[in-house]
Amino acid sequence: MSAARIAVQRLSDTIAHELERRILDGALKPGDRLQPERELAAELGVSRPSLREAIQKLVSKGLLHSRQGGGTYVTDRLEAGFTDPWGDMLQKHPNLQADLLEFRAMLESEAAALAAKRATDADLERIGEAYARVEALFAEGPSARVFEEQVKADLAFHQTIAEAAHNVMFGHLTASLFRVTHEHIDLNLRHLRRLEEDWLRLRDQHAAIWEAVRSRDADAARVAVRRHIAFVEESMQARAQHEARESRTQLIRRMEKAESH
Amino acid sequence: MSAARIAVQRLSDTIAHELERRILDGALKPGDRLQPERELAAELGVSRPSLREAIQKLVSKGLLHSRQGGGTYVTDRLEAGFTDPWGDMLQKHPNLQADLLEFRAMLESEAAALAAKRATDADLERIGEAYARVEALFAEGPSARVFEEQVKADLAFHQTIAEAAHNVMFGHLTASLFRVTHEHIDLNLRHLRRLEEDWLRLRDQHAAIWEAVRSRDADAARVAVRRHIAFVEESMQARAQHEARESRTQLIRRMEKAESH
DNA sequence: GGGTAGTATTTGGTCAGACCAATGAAGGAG
DNA sequence: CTCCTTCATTGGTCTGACCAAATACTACCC
Repeated sequence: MSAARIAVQRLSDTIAHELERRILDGALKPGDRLQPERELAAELGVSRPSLREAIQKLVSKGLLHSRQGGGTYVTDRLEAGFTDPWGDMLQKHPNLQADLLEFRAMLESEAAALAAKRATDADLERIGEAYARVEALFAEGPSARVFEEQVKADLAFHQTIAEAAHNVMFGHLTASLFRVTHEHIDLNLRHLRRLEEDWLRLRDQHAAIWEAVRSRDADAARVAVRRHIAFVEESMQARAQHEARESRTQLIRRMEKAESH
Repeated sequence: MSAARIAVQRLSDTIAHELERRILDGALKPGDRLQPERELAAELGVSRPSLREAIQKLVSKGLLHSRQGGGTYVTDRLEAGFTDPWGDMLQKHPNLQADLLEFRAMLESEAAALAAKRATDADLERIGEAYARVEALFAEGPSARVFEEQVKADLAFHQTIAEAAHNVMFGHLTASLFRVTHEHIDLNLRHLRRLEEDWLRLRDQHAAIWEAVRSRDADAARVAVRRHIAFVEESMQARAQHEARESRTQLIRRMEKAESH
């Protein structure tokens, strides 16, 4: 079935590999500008389309970026890490974000309910500590200085609750969803920074969740989390309206144009 | 300042975005074959090189793969990112099965509830067909002759409902869990084969689920699925008692055998 | 009639050359 | 000297062609 899978390699893959090698070897340093496409294609002995396919692969990986008329450059912050497929899919497809939030609403509310039932004293202590950290950081208000820490503390709080559900599925799924959603939550919290009122509501919601779990009230925990995520969803929709619509219009125009032929 | 940063979007990015959308929307399902490049390019009103750049981006992301002369296909392990880590752990640690069932109870009951609310007429038709297939096969009773088909039909029924929830998370997760659990469900159904009474109950449960979804009763659907899975869990525990000794015996034999070398 | 080898078609892979559009530096006007 | 125009540079896109692998089809042979 998958016997001859290794066989041929696409030329664009070979080129992309070669460019990656040059970057990793230091021949191309972050911030450096690549040779013009025509020139580089000639040097590698390949056609420009093939070279371009390779470049686009690396662009989508985040290793290169190019400006029309300007040139192609090696990304200057390589340490930013790889962008995983799900990650940027989330940024570009708003309906996926909605799906994910809906899923999280179910996952985390149920996890909180289970945690309320099953948490050991040690679990409650951990959750309490996580909550205290969140509360302490959020008490400083929308401050850019501690923003990154606020996000981390927020995630850690939810994660700790999920782990107290004592079901590995909940723990692992929550963790992997957080990994995917991280920068996304980041954006959202950043958006909330300026709105003092929303900020206070967030703190109330955290407090309600913690209180419900601590008093072992499963139903209250479920409701509190659902309310929290509903609020997040609401604020996200508000932000979405602000953001300009994707220029998918461009594609539509082309499709119409194609149809008119 | 940050206004002109976004500037224009590369055409290949727009195309890649459109293809991703089709995949997420379900217009292109995992395993599906894309139209030929020339044809697709014409439909989108773009040139083949531009389309190719987009395809190569998605290939490098692992969303597509293409074989020269064969065609371009949507990768069928979209959800691998979530499943991979604990995929084989589940097989090694059977005690995690309880966790998985608990998770499935939540996932599928919620999916059924959403499906009851959101299913289109086409969805209901698909679910109805899936149910009819299940019912027809189960009507033959515990017969080894059609056993494998019964398992498949059963899974397809649940999967169809999950997809009718119109949330990619539910669809993908359900599919990936089924893949992990397949041989497990297989074992369980096989165990139920002999017990005529249990077999009838299974049919009743399927009927209840289908009826709840068809009548768009979200709460009833949720309850029906939870009851179904609770029943499965119950029967699994019964089976576990039977097989625990047996497998332990086999393991001990192996250990003795190994020691004797 | 059925299976098989050989051919034809489909389809992704690659190439060449051209034109467009954004960029940015050189050169001219004030 | 500053600002604006101009134009070569360079990425972005298109057309059309040919190659190679996979597949579909046909005709031949048993």
